[in-house]
This record gives sequence, structure tokens and C-alpha cells, in this order.
Amino acid sequence: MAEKKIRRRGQALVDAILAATWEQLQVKGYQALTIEGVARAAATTKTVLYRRWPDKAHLVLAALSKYDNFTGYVVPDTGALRTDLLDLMGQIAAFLEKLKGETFRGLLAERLQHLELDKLMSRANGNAAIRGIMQPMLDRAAKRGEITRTDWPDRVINLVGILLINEVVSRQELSQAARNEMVDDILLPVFGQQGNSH
Amino acid sequence: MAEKKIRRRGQALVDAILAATWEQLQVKGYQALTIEGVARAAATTKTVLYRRWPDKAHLVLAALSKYDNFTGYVVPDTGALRTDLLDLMGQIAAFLEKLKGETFRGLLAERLQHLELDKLMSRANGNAAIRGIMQPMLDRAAKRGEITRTDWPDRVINLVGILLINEVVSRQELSQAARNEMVDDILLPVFGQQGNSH
DNA sequence: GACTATAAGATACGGCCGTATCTAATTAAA
DNA sequence: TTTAATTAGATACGGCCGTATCTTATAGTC
Repeated sequence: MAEKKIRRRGQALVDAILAATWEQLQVKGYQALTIEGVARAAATTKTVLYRRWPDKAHLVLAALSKYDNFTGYVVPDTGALRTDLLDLMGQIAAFLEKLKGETFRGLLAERLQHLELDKLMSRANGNAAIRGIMQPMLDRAAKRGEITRTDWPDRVINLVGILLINEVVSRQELSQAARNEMVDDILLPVFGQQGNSH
Repeated sequence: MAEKKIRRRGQALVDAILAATWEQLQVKGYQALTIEGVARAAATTKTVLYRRWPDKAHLVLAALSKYDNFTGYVVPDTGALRTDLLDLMGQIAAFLEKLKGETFRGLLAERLQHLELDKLMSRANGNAAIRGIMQPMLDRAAKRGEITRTDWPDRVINLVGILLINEVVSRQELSQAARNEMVDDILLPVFGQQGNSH
């Protein structure tokens, strides 16, 4: 008569929780998602969640990286620095798009309050990752004679990411026109390619 | 025998609340400051606070603009675009400094979640305000022959602010060296002044 | 199969959020 | 001065946070 109380454990439990997180994220959005709500939806308790993830941001990132296949970026090689930059921006834009804006802003906001989250956001933030993509692009551009200098400091390398993030945050969208403007008015002049902006 | 119950009203009450807010901000910092805590400290209730300010961010901004005299920026006129830019950055840096970093990040985070706050933050964010300062600088630089173009889009004009904000957020400081680098490696090239970076 | 370490689940806590409702003090109007 | 309109203050609500504690199911070990 008494119902069996089956308990999920380990990976099975994690999977169930992340599934619930993902579903809540779709239904309610980042802001309205709560730890307790996810726990309820996953038919467990928040105690269990707090044992694994320190806060909402980490939980959501875990779900994101499980479901929203975070494929890495590809180093563009289109034959010209300008189109390389536009291609890269397109890739990042697609990534930000998937985060649905509101989720992205939520994660960013959380990052501002708990700076440790930095590392996890390195993809969107683009610290080390971006250099790995930019450097080959710049080296090739130099070889082609488009630019002369290739040893740029982090601040310059990260500029692409900063511009995109700011665009999403302040205008809530990331149009092709905006990307063109950023490349032609800002990035190309910075990298020292003058004259053939378009 | 029964104590008189004197009630503060209007401005007197607002003043007391803002004083309490300011004090709590010093003592606890932005994150740990709570509406209920301020209400307690001001010997009133949160009902009263919510009748005037929609959230913590607005309350703190109100206190800031009352106590931390938000003096406006002065349009630099040092005789060269480079030093003008450095001067402006210095002014903004001083403003950000006063916000104690943590408060700034807190306000920024809040802004990400409730985008309406945008307007209030326009000083730090620098939408319309920044153009009013940048444009005369650029016009003068053009007259001097340092640059040729002066009709820059918002995205370019706002770059100064974006760079500074990003610096504070990601590195938690804003050194003179960093400002020099931003001016020499990014801003001057963007505005088209090549060759005399330093 | 019995025993033990581990981890899930249940429950409760104090604290804060933001809202609603009611009362009582104060001010302005009549 | 009495009356009416404001607005401060008190209280209570449901909801969530993050932590602590305790019970109980599960897995591995002897």
C-alpha cells in the first residue's frame, strides 16, 4: 500500500535537474526562474540544488552548456581582415542570439555582482578565447600586407567582444548594419587598416 | 504619560531616508544594503520607501545625487586631442572612483535587469551627455588639423564611456596607464589621428 | 545478508522582497 | 473649528534566498 520512494542519484538526478532548469528557462525566462521553482519542477528540493551549484547563474550556465550546444568559434579565414572581423562578429552574434537577450543580460548582471563567474563566461566575455581567434586573423592580415602591427595588447584584442556586448546590452539587438559600423568605424582603424573600409 | 507620536512628512522625511541610505551605503556597501534596513535605520517602514522609489537602485541614486555631489563634466580644452581625451577620461574616472566600484557594479547590474534605469545612469553611461563634451573637442581638433572627420555616429562617440566602464568592471581599477593605452591604441586611431600617438 | 558511508529528501529558520490593507496623524479646505 | 483629503506608519501576506539539521534511501564493502 505504501508507495515506493525511489530516489534518483548522481548523474540521473543532475540530468533531471538540468532538464527542469532548461524547461523553466524557456517558460519563465532568466529573471523569473528561481532555484525553488526548478527544484519543484524537478521534484526535488533546493537543498539538493545548492549542494551542486552555488547560485542561479551557475545552474543556468550548466543547463545552457548541456542543451544549447555551445559549439566553439571557428577562426575566420575569408581572405581579408574586414570580412574576417565581420564573420567573427556574426559567430558571436549567433551565440548571443541563442541566449535570448534576457538570459544574457541576466547572466551578465550576475557576473557583475559575483565576479568569480568571470571564468565561466569567458566565451561571451572573450578573454583568452578571443585572442586565440584574433591572433591568427591578424597574423594573416599582416602577411597579406593589410596591417603592419600584430602585437596588440589584450585591451585591443578584446575590443570586438566589448563592442558586441555593449551593443546587446544597450540596444537589445545586434543588426548587421551595427556590426558593419563597428568594423569600419572602430575596429579597422584601430588595427591600422586605413583607406579601404569599404 | 503616552508618548507623542510625531510624524515626519514630505521633504523632512525624504531627507531622513536619504541620510539613512547614504549612511548604510558607506557602512554596508551596495550589495548588502536593503530597503528594509534603510527603513529601520530611518525609523520608518519600507512601505514609505516603496511609495517614493521603485527599487534599491533608484533609492541609492537619489542618495548619491544628494550627497556625492554629482558635478557635471567640463569640456576639456588642452590644445590637443590626445590630452583632451585623457583629461575627459580622468574626469570620468574620478566620478567612477567616487562610486566605490562595488556600488557602481551594483548599479550597473541593476541596470541590466531593469533597463529603464538607463536614463538615470546616463552620466556614467554617457548617451547624450558624452556627445556634448566630445563634439566640441573633436571640432577643435579638426580646426587644428589633427583630424579630418567630425561627424561620428553615436557608437563611436560613446566608445570612451564603454571602454572606461568595461575597464572598471573587468579589472576593478582604472589606472593612468590603462587610460593612456585606451587613448593611444584605440581612440586616437579611431578618430583618425595617426602617427603622433606619443 | 548485515554494516557503513554517502547522498537525497524533508523541514525549518531568519532575512528580504514587493504588495495590500488598515489606522492614525497631519495638513488643507470649508 | 469641524471636515475632508493626504500620507505616514503598522501589520500581514506569499514568495524566494541561502543555511542548517535531521531522517531515510541507496550504494559499496565486509
